[in-house]
Amino acid sequence: MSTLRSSNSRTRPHTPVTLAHVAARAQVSLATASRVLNGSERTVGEELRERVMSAAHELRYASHGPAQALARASTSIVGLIVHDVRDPYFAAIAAGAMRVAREDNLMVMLASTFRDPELELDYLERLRVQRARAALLAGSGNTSRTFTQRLGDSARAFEEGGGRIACVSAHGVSMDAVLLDNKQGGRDAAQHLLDLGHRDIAVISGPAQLLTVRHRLEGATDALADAGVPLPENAIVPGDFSREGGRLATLQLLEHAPKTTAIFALNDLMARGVLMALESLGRKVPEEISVIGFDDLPVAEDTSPRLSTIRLPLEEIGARAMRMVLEPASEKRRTERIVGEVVPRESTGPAPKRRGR
Amino acid sequence: MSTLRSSNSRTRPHTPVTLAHVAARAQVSLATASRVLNGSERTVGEELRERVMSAAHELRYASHGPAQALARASTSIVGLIVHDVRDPYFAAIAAGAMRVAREDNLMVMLASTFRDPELELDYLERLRVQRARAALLAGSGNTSRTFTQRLGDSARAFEEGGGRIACVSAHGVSMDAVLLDNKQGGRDAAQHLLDLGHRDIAVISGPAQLLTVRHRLEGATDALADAGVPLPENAIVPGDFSREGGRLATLQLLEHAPKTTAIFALNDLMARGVLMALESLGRKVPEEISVIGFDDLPVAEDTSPRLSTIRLPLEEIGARAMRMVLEPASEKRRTERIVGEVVPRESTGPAPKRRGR
DNA sequence: CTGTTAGCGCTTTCAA
DNA sequence: TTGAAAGCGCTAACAG
Repeated sequence: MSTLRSSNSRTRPHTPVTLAHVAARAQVSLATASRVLNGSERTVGEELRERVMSAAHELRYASHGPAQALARASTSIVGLIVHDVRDPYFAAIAAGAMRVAREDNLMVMLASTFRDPELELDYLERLRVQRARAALLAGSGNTSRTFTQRLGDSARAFEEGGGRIACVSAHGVSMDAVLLDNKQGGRDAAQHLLDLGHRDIAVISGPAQLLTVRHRLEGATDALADAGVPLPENAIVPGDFSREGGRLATLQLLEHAPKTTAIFALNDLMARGVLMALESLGRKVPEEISVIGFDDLPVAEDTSPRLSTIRLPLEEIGARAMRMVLEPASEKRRTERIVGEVVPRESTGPAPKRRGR
Repeated sequence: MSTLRSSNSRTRPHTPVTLAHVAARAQVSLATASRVLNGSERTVGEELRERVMSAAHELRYASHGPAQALARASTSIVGLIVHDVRDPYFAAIAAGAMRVAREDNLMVMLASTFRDPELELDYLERLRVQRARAALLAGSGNTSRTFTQRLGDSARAFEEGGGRIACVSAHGVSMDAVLLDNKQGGRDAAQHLLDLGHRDIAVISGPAQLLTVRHRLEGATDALADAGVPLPENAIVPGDFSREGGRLATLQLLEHAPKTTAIFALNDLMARGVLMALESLGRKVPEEISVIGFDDLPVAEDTSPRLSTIRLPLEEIGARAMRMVLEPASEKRRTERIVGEVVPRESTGPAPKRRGR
């Protein structure tokens, strides 16, 4: 019987209770009800206030967000656009951003682009439609001229609509940003290897159109150049920023450059793949080959040997970016710079003695 | 100069373009403009349609979501409540759910509860305020009587408001659900160990108030009982469902039950911790001790030896749940059951010979 | 302190 | 096919 009753309630037409209902039951005006339930100021008498409260409670009243948004010309929604929630890098950034949003009583709309620029544009447009207070872009890095142009237009439109916008890491578009010093990180990673005496260094790179990739690679190149250590072209092998990509790239690398004693993988996921490839080849890490990654994701502690890497405080980055985008707009673009730090673990060690030559 | 101009535009008061502007510029009525821009039916003449389209485009018009929601009495928002986005288990479920939402042109509001029941209730309430079309609960499992009572009330209220609601894995509340057969999974895990000849089996358990934990444990207990293999009380050590929890629990376990030859960790994160503890103790896996986890998260492939585990198709689960909750309500509660499957990898092997006795 | 009322931007009858 | 107008639920002057 009770099953039946509850079944019925699920398909029965809904008669949502509105503020008017509450006001009526409490015998007060709409305005008064509004003031006690959603108004910030406490300008309502004790008695009426009580009446409204209990009426609302008895009716299980919940305010109508969209109506409030319309009347107030502002929502309590913020948007967050990432590459992929499953990627721990973005999950960490999202977690930090969401924490701040929660502190500010904001709901967050999360979207994944899978690095599709069209999707990024589309989601930004949808956030504009939703009148999100702010949008945080964390998933792009596409550098095509026409794309950054369009992204810039969309960002402008979003701001014209009253929303604030910012990004994590460079998007090739002028807006508030939390910038990661990927170049310095790349430099530090290479230097770490250099300091250990390595001279036959290789890089497992990522998708060339990602700014992040370019910067990390540049940093490494610079450090090597400064040290007078060559980085032959075939010692830079691109992967696709995934474990499997790192594995494949390593196999290919060692065919062409078997003397390699150290590998810098441009992120931890790929570094994990490097380790897998090395294990399958029977090459000892770090005795024969050292490996360093980038990001310091949880996976860096899950491998054995554990990964040396460049740590980025990702949650903090997400939180800072959200905080920044929630502040009122200022005259000039704001920028925060985050520098990573080397975390030496067991996957890097002294270069083996060079055999002959 | 251009910098200056763009700076100004950021702080200047906004004059959002509305449908009325578009209508005026196209010299048509509000109704007509509405019909061509947001109406489903194509009941507008070719010429007017064109005029409206180009006016909208020139003005960079974007419809006002909240206003539409108010007029239509329905939004294009769905809510997703998980435990923690950083947890790959929930990230996978979220990814599946978000994929389906995208197919249906819905935006998703994501919230993390960190297993705080109050937060779960709070977010559900906020989704009600936002008039989300549907809410998917994936993060709970709290079993306290008063909590499920309250959750039930909230769910009811959400539905009364016209929204649909469902959950992933049992929440102790009557609603549509995608149920994971954790009991069968626990049974299968234990059986796998039994089949390998193990008789001194231990379980690294999780927070006792989680239904998931109880079911996995029950399954294992049953399988062992059926096989006539004892599971002494001190062979069940609770951890906190994290890597560190698994590590600590293992250290404790081996102090009290040093003869253990196989460990069933109730999820992969903890299994990872088990492996770490074993390595620090110098116990060979699987030669001396076998380890099996649960969930088949990416980490299961990152350890060495790689983790044997019970695979749950998490993305598919998220997708199914979202699909279910997006369908129109039916008379009776819907339920889908998902059974995991054993994935044997290198962390489990034959039981070592028993020394004496 | 409380109530009246005019919108907020859009959809949707209802007529023309 | 098109337009006029009445709301949707709520907020925020404004008046008392």
